[in-house]
Amino acid sequence: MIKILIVEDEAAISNLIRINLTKAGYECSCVDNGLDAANILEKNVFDLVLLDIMLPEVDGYELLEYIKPTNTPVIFITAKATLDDRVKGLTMGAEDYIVKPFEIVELLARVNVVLRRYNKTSSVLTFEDITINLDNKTTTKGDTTLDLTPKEFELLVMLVRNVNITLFRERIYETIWESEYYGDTRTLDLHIQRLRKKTGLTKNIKSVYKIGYRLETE
Amino acid sequence: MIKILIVEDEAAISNLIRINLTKAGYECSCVDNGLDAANILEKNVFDLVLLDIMLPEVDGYELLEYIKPTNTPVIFITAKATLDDRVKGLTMGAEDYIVKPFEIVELLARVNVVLRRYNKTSSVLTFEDITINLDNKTTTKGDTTLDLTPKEFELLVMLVRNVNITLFRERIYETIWESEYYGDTRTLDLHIQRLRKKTGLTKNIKSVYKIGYRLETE
DNA sequence: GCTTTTTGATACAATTTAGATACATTTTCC
DNA sequence: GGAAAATGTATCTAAATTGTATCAAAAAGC
Repeated sequence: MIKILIVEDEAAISNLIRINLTKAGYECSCVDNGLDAANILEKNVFDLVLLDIMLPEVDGYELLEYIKPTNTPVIFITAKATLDDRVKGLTMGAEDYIVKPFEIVELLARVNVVLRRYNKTSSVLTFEDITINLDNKTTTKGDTTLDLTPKEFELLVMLVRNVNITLFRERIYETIWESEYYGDTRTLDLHIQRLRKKTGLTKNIKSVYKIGYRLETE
Repeated sequence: MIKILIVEDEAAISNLIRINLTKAGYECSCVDNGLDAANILEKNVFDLVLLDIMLPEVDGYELLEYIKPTNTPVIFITAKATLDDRVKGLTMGAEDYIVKPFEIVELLARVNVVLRRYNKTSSVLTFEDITINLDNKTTTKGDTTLDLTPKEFELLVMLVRNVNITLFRERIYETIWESEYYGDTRTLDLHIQRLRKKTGLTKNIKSVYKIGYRLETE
């Protein structure tokens, strides 16, 4: 899981960010001052730091110098908006710069961009003309939205993540249903059937006799 | 209406931007070279210029010098991604910097941020025939005013701001009610119900089984 | 080709979740 | 303080999802 450290002394903003990033599937830690930030950075590795510049005692610029050697990308969050501040932040090595007040969608966009730049994430899976968005649990084929149920969605994600790999029935069952598999039920087959129908992947989702299923490229 | 000039020589990118900005309610003009840009800027006033740096003949940096005296904000769009380029652009006075390939949502977010910074935005959201005025908290459908309660208004704003994105029940609850969500209450459902009735968006506000709700276009 | 085993298809039952309704509680505004 | 509006709760109904039973079709082994 992707870990993000939020260094922000205003609890309201810190919470807003944390809640939204958590919803988006990131693991968040929050601190409200530079010293705590330095301490937690000593002991933990983060994929990204969101850093307020105006902090009591140790400010963001100092902290950035401390983070730099760890190669962790940093996005500045700040009320300061002058050109000098922005250039200073970028020159010092911040990956991006967000000015308060900001929209949550913008924050998420920038977080995603930076993480992608660092190859930390891809919240979108694709298979041929099918696109699966893991963040908001939507699936599209071409430009129509597929109406998948939660179980079907999970099943499709598992297949796409293991494209061209045969998945054992037991493994599928135990992953999606989180319970042991006793081979006397048609439940999995039925879900495969429904998924084939909805996605149109009748041919691509191959059944492997006695073993399980495999999603195949053509 | 807010006018945006797109200076970009790759037609595909230019069209992509134009289509999405138009959809977002902006008026767009496109040119594919620096000279045309200079000419159209002579005769018209724009609220924002999206400027590709790599242009034939007159490049983006030169053009930026030309635009600067008009005080029109500029967002650079470029394939160049080095720190120096970014700092150069910002030092020269660009408001922001987008590196290709970019996500359309990110572009929109940055456009909005820059416009807001320049107070160009009329804080109005629209969805189909519904117009939401954030300043005086009024909502109209066609030319009739909708009588929404505060909660309903916030809910609608959240849905419209996240159109075509599935919002998790928990996230909605935590955003609008600012408290944690315990899944044993029908409160959110009830507000959705009332909103559907008042706005007539019965079909557009889709419930996503076990997940949450999504406002859909079409 | 025939039998056995496994998967696919169909119908339908059980379960879970969302919608509808009525009404209680809280807040707002005179 | 009290009426009106807004919000929340309880409860029931409807709908969507998930699972089971059954049988037909397909695959594998002989």
